[in-house]
Amino acid sequence: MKATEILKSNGINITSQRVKVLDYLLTKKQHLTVDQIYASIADKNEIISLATVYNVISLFVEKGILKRISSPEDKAIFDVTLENHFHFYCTKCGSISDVSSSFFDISALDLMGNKPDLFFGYFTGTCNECNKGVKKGKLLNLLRQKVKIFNRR
Amino acid sequence: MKATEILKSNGINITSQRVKVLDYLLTKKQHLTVDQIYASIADKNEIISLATVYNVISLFVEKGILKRISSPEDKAIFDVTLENHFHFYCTKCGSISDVSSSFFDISALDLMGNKPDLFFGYFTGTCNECNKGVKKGKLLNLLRQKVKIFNRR
DNA sequence: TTAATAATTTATAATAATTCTAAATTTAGA
DNA sequence: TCTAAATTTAGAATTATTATAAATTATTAA
Repeated sequence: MKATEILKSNGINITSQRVKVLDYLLTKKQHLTVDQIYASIADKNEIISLATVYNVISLFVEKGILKRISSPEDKAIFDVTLENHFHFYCTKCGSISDVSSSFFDISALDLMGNKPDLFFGYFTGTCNECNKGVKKGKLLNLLRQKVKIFNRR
Repeated sequence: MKATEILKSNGINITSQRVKVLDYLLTKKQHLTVDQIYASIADKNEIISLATVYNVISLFVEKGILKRISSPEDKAIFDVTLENHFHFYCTKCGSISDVSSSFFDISALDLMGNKPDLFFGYFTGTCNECNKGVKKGKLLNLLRQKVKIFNRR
């Protein structure tokens, strides 16, 4: 589904800024911070204000297009709400990976009379890659860092 | 167990500030923000710096005495690590309640090869009290607010 | 179409949580 | 006690986010 259609079907007026942000979100889908979104759009020489990114994002969260999730760091991170899933933060390599929600059904839980509908959070531990002995996750992460630094030049 | 014993057994040098913070934590146990801790100690005319509260808390987290948990707001909140439990944030009344961890055993989960050891996060939904029809939770919360405002005078 | 109105964007200022810094104080070990 | 290391501290700096108010853009009514 295209950005404009998604906006319309959620009763959101179309503006170029909203389309730009949503376009970017749809290609990346998850684990995005506000300045990642801002920087990526600004990098393409597209004019957008940081304040607008904040505005658009909180509008999207309000309308249910985005979900604000907790992160091990202090910044807020956002996911496009495609399907319910959990996050796994590896304490060895620092990678964030997804875990399918099929591992347990939240809505079926009855937590001492409380009826849960959503879950915000993440698991920590050692990831798949690190458990294999070779810390692939760490290597990948280092590589990503280097690419990032290189791109800044 | 007394504060000084806990500090010793965790290999932490004893200082009056660390004891003050831990004493307070042991009476309250959970859902504490840094400024709550700071304000409570300062209220008793005990001299302590905000920077020290930050220092002490991050030391405690490092040593495993405290756990940093996610909260629906932006501030970091902390729990004394007595036993593993989950948090439930009610979207109707705004109350935070505890949910026993006996509902599922994290360490037994194998999340796509990732080995979880900890879980940071919370569930949202409607709480026990609100589900009973009478929004006891909301009433309680309003009451707490009023007490808080009264205490500020 | 035009005038008026509402919605949106924007730069900048303000706020709030947290971290940093470097000096002062306290504590621990010889 | 003396010295070195650890800790505390006030205040500055940083960072993410929100607020403000003016400027721009879009929408509606005449």
